[in-house]
Amino acid sequence: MEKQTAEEYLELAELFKLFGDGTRIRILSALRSGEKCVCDIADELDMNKSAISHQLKSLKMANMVKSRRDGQNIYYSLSDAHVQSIINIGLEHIREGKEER
Amino acid sequence: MEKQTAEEYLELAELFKLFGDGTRIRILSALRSGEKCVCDIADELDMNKSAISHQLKSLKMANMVKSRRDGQNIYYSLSDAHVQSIINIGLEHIREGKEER
DNA sequence: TGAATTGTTGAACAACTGTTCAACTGTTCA
DNA sequence: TGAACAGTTGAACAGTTGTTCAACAATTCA
Repeated sequence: MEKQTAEEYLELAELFKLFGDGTRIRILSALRSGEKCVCDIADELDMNKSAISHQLKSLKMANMVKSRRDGQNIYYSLSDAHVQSIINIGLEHIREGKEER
Repeated sequence: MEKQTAEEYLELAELFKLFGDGTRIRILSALRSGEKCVCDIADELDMNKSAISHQLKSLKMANMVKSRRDGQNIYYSLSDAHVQSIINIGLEHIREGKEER
């Protein structure tokens, strides 16, 4: 385990902050089954496009999703496997927590 | 990959929210080298005991840390390996992001 | 006992954050 | 061209959150 700098801790917190919101984590989970346009995600989460777009912007700035335009639609997808890994371990933690009770 | 419920997403978000704060992630990182009392952590992070105690309470409620009293001191430690795993993968994500630039 | 130390608690304040709304850009197609 | 659709943006508002402060509880030890 390497030594972490104070700067790296702050970056870590910024990364996890993005996972720590119900809307954003549902967006990320929706994208686990493949790329989707803003419209699709908005329908799936029953929210307006503006709210989704704002959150996608945050996720994109953190390199958590990527996008490509195809005509009128802009398709978003997960940008790397770490996003899936973090979600999976989080789920493990929650499920083990329940077993212990 | 199992199907997740809406309830489980909210729990996930609550879990990650705790990682998404500079103070809390520094506390968790401080505990990676072994158990420490509130006083030690407060010194290490240069913050007062009250602020640390408030955050430790949140972390404990989420089963992320556990505690034991020894005389006047209450020693906190990480409660399971998932906490370490999540931090490690987060660091990987950040470091790979930098390589790509 | 009582002073000193460690830690917890709840209220209050300031700072931050997510959603909404309205206005806007970009693309398609008739 | 211009109407229709998809998406983005910035301002504003309400709700949430982290820290501080003062008061309190628990333990030790002289």
